[in-house]
Amino acid sequence: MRKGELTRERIVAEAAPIFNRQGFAGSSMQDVMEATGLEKGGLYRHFRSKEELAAESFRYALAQAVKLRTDKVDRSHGVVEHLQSIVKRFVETPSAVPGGCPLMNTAIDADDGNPVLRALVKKGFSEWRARLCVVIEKGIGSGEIAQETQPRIVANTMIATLEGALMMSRLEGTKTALQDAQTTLDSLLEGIRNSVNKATEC
Amino acid sequence: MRKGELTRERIVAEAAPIFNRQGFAGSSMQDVMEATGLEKGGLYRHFRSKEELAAESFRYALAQAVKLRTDKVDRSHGVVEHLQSIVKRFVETPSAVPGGCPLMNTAIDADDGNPVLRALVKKGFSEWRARLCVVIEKGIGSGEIAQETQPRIVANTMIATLEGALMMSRLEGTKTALQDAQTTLDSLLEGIRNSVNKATEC
DNA sequence: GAGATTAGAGACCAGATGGTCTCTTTCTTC
DNA sequence: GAAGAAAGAGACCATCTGGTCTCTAATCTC
Repeated sequence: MRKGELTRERIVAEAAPIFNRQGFAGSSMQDVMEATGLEKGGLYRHFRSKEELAAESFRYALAQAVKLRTDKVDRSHGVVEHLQSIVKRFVETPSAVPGGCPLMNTAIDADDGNPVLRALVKKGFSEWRARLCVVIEKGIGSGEIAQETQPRIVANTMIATLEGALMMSRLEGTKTALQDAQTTLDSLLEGIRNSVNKATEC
Repeated sequence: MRKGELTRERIVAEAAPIFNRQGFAGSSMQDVMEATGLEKGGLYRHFRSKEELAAESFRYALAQAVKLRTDKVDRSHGVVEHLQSIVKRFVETPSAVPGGCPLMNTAIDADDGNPVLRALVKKGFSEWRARLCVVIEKGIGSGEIAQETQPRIVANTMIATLEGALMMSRLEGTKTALQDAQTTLDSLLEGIRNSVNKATEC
């Protein structure tokens, strides 16, 4: 690997927390220069514009976050437990790149303009939802999850609740909101379990 | 009322959507000048700094949002129905000030710096949660809601889910996420109802 | 190790930024 | 309608913005 490629990766890794914390407009190339120790010429050799650097930084931050949230999640028990593990992981693991969830940050940051970032975020959410839907559908197929369950509704609720709670937790400096979300989601997931008892007990 | 006060209010009302859409760093005094038709001197006569104007704009946007979400919400039936009406209102009513929920926008925008805005947002969420808790506690008191219900958990979940879903809906340009959140929250609220049937049927 | 290629430094640029200050115009009050 | 007060215009300022360009230094290839 050439030296330039290495530097490029280093810039992205060091710019990611800046953009994630301060947003696109709130971050300047000067900030990136200070973080990387490079001069302007050094940065613009690797990126055509601030926007390109921000997009790369977002891609990096998102990849890190996805990795951290999906790596070695416990799949050894049932599908419901698997989903609960996903929730647990989100609640307990601090974000890979400082500044909170890059998806939410960038969604809010780019929802008025910046079509490039916007498209990337949209894709990020779609993939997340799709990943969850696959798990839920697997559960329906195997009979572990009630047949009438609508995967998209469950997936959207999980994502919305976790993201909203993370925002509140970060703002308030407490884990309370995240833990409350976990409590609710855990029992919601318990509720879609296709228990034979449940079906016959009344 | 003197002319100056009127102008000040007009500036705030016209600056609010700018800050709400573009964030603090992403909005410039030039933007506000263009929106209001005033020159720089006209603006700075009423506000000591951009930060002061942003804070006032946030206060205004939040007040509008709260008003829109609490005004004439249906209280004529039970407490559970009242909570469901609150959810319904949030899902169906577009934000008073263009650009989405000022609480979430500003929470994300100001979570790294800007202590003034941060404090205002924190207060906004606390008050929202408190308002919901009052309703839930009333339901527990009247026997409409199960005694073991923890008001804070329910309130935090409602807020987190609605805010998260709004963010996704705005990003995707569809109401789906919001409607999915409503479906889930409605049955969650149904689930905390202290039904006599439910308590004895099994 | 020579020659070619790549990486980076940093001066430079035009335009935008938040903010100030003075002067004129418009209100308000009597 | 005159005098005093309030409101607004707009020139001005230092600083910062993203971005370019040239020149030197380091690295890669043979």
